[in-house]
Amino acid sequence: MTLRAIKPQHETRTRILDTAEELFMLHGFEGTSMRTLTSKAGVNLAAVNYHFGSKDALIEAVFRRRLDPMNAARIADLDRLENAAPAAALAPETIIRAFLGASLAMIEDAKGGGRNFIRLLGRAYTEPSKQIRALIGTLYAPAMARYKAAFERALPELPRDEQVWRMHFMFGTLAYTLAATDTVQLIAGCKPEDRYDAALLEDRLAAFLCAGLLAPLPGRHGVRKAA
Amino acid sequence: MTLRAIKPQHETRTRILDTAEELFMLHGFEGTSMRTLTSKAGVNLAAVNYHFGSKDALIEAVFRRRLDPMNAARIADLDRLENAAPAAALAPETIIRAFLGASLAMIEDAKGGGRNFIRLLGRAYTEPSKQIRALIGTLYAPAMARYKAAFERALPELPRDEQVWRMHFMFGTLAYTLAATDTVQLIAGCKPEDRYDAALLEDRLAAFLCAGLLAPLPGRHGVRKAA
DNA sequence: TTATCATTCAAACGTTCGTTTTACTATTGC
DNA sequence: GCAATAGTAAAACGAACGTTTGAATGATAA
Repeated sequence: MTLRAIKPQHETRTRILDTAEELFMLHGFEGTSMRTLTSKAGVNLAAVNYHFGSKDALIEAVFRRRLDPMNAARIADLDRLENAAPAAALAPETIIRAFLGASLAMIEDAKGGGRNFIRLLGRAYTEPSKQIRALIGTLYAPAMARYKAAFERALPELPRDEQVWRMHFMFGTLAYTLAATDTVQLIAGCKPEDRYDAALLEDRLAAFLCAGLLAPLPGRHGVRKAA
Repeated sequence: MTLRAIKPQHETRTRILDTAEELFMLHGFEGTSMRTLTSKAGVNLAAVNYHFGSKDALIEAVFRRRLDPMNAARIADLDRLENAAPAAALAPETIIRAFLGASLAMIEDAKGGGRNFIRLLGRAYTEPSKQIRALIGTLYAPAMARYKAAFERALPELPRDEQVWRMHFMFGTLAYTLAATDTVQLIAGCKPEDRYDAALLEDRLAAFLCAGLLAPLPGRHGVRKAA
């Protein structure tokens, strides 16, 4: 039997990834030193470079570990929905909820680190580092193309450039909501217990985004009705 | 005549602030070293500590220089609009446009550095550093309270916690749009020449946000009509 | 002119950074 | 048992960091 390493297969790797996820969220990439990270993870300082090669490669690994399955799930969800009712276009709200679901499922996973990651991710979209933004863009590209096509089918009458902008807006709302929840408190007054209720947040986001996506076309200094 | 220093009053200070604005946007706060900053600004390495005290104090000065007048203008805009028609509540779209206007006016100021700043600002909301987030929160607080009150008057039937969430969403959309425009390109296809057209962007954002703010109240797994 | 003040300058301070090196340990395959 | 391999350990590497120092500079006011 070649069942190798029942216990500690890549245990050090995993511990580094988990700790990195948490510290990157708390202090940023440059604000997290390898010494802090490795000592908190309970591994040797050289372990990161041994297992990942460099700090940058570790950052990439942190994103890939979660993002690849997450976007694969997004595409699978869309496939499932479209196969359930071929020929007919999906309702915009259905598409939006499918997209939101993959992200929001994670914020309820506080123990497993999913919540940490999702906030880290929300911040990554506006990272100064070009490598990180490029990585995020690459990892999102396939799912993004699928959702863009789904929206095109659902909203054939919406001009393409307008659709692109509205997807941009929707993505921004989600990113900011994920990143800023319980960090920035520009608007006080929301009940803290509601913040991590994924289903409630999905309903709120879906209502807001759905209305925005379907808004009348903008006209200079006022809205003009869609055709 | 005590007209002191006609030419170079605080010229070094200004050059530092301008350069910091640009480099902080390009490489982040921790990614911008004092050596890079001062050499690009053409001032001595010690000048930052002499004029500002520390790097952190410089960061704060960068935000204060633009944010204080910007939010003062926001409040003045709201005052002007409300005084023009007392007793009657403002239309939601009017409030939204007043809020957007102050930010979007800056993205057309590419030469003066306003565009740089506005993107830097968009990223600051999700900064890891607590000091920076606290600073942003403090500088925004007065304007935020004013706009919250205006929305309460404009939408008396909207539940308070729902209003808070929707303001949160709206703020996120703006922040992300400002920060990510021409950086992250998750959705390709928008005409580059449209990106810095403030009036066009204001129309697009206003249409999207207005619809979102006025959306039917969310119900579990579907929208339920507002009362 | 001289004294005063704000500012600039080059150099150095001590610390921390990401990474590398070298030796050591334990497990696997034969 | 014995080589080979994968992983861990402590220590050091050079570079870059934010900040401080003390002298030089130049304008202003008496």
